Amino acid sequence: MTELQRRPTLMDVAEAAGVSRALVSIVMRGAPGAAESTRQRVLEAARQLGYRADSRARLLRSSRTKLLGLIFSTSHPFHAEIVDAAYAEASARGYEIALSAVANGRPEARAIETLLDVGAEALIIIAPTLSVDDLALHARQVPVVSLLRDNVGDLVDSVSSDDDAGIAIAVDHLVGLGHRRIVHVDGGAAVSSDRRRETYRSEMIRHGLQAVVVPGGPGEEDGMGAGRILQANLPTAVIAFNDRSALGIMESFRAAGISIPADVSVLGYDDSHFAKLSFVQLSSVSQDAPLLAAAAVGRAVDRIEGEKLPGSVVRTPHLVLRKTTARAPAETRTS
Amino acid sequence: MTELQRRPTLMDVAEAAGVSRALVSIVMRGAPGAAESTRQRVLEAARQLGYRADSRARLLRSSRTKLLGLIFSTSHPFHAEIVDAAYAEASARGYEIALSAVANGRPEARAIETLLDVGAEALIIIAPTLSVDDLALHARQVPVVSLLRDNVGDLVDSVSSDDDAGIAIAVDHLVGLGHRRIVHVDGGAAVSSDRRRETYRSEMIRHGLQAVVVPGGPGEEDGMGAGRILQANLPTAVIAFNDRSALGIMESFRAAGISIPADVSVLGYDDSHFAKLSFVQLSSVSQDAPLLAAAAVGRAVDRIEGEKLPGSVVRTPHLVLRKTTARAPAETRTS
DNA sequence: TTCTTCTTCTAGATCGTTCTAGTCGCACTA
DNA sequence: TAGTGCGACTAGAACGATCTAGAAGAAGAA
Repeated sequence: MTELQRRPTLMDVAEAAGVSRALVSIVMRGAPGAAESTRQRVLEAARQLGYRADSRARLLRSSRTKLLGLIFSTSHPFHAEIVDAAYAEASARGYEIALSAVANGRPEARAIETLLDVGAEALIIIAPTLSVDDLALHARQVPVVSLLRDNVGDLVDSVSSDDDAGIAIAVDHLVGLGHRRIVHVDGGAAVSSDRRRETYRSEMIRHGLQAVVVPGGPGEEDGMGAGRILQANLPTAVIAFNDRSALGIMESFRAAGISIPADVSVLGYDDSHFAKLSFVQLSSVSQDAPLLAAAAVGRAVDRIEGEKLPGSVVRTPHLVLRKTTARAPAETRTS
Repeated sequence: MTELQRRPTLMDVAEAAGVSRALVSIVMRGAPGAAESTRQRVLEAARQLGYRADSRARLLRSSRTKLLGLIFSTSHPFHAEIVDAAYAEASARGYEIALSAVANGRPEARAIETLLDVGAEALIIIAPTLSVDDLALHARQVPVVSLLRDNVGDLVDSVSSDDDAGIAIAVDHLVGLGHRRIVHVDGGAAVSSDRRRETYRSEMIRHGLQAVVVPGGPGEEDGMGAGRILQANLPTAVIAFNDRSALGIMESFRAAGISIPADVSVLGYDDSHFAKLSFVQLSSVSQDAPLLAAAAVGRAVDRIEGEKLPGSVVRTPHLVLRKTTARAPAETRTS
């Protein structure tokens, strides 16, 4: 009763429908070369038996799995949004997605191996931390697309958000609101941290303002720490590395009785789920996860199907204004 | 230069070493039956050619994938912690994990299909929403383990946290602190919502107290809404369905100038990443994700390897006390 | 009628492994 | 001397799909 029955094979379906294995294969792949009536009969038989193609056997013979490998990190909520969107786009393009996570004690290299083992035809890695050489090594075997990091060598494609533009928009916005003392809390060792920090610096200089960078990190606690440092010499605006950091900064301000945005404006980055909450309403630079994910999936599929295109796609982020940014306080503006 | 060369096969190694394919296979698997001298020769040949076994072919033949399918939801941060822990345990047991997400527009059934396609030998589903019948359908093909839901029929195993105990601990703790007006903000349509609500009711009755349930949901906004309702008639303690809901409740209190825990104690559920943040310090019922994950993985592996065990494992959660619960305010205690 | 052409279908090889059932020496026993 | 056991090795059949080459039959053209 509870016995697990052997999973049905092409042969089983063929017998049930009274045709050859080859024909069943044709029908299952949706390939041309089967009469409509037989096609229906085969499909019906397959349905009845609960037939599912064995992807290993298929791959072994044809080297096609229609599987895209996607690597994300469990510790990064923003990645979940990308995963979500990637599924939708992959499905639209006729591909499935195989997921693999970078987790505690599970490095990127391991995640990649797993995906190759299940037969992924391309790899999409969100914010890869591997070296350019290591990435290139894998790129020699399958197409590799880097998402959210663009400095990845010639062999791998990249789909990223224009960090320069994002930071520029952020600085412009705050300057436009009359802010002059704008500091940046950076992302420490996080992937695009360096790039954003440097752009912030040059943008500030471009506006004739003094750049001040406070060390931070990608997490809430990092922001919290930076917030405490900031209080000693409060600026009128701060651009956080990401939303999580912004949250920590805001909490530290709240604890100190500093009001946002009356005393200080705070701008996040990512426009994450969290920024949208009614009691947070964080103004943030949106990288538009769905668009990025779609672009990455599209690029991976194009590569698999042999299109040769320029290696990198860059999308311009945009500002989502909510309640944490406002005009600079009067006294500072006049100073 | 960049040309992809065909990867070497067993046959290539066999020729290079002057032995049969079968012997190479024996050596590569580390199986007994090869003389030490030949073993070295084969190993050397394999190394020279850069041979790597093709896992697809290997698995096709041996019908073992050593792959555990794990289904989680992108919208549930708590699941990420489980994924993390599951990787560790699977790896310790000699298995790999294939992940599949339930996302926007991607139902559970679809996630299951993908995993079966890549050859998962068992399915672990976090908080499955499928009907008992649908679950049983799949359980007939591969072992299925339900994580965080225990009412799943005879055919599927379940590993869950004892919600009754969790709520009982929560109520006991608050009663012990002198609270009498303890309300529960429920989880709406979320998986264990009904169970927790009913246990809350009976526990309150057991303590001779009046049960009050305010409708909520699994998200921050749900908690926010419930918090506003609570303010009309403030209890001295509230037990939230989960940490996210607790956060919303706390925010609504904070906005109304109600102080925690001086005016009201708040208890969360899940002991998530968020509860641990220094500026949140939410007291919470911990289901101990790592332990649950390990138990689920262990059960799945046992099933695959043929052990026949009772179908369900229940773990008792425990309370993690932080800063959001305290003795009931004096005036209420005396009333 | 005979020759093409097209559609529909099938047999059998094939992908790179593992597994089964041997074979071949060689040493040991009775 | 034959039998028996054992270690080292191999041939060839799986596994479950796809692919190639070609057969069978019908339809159309000459």
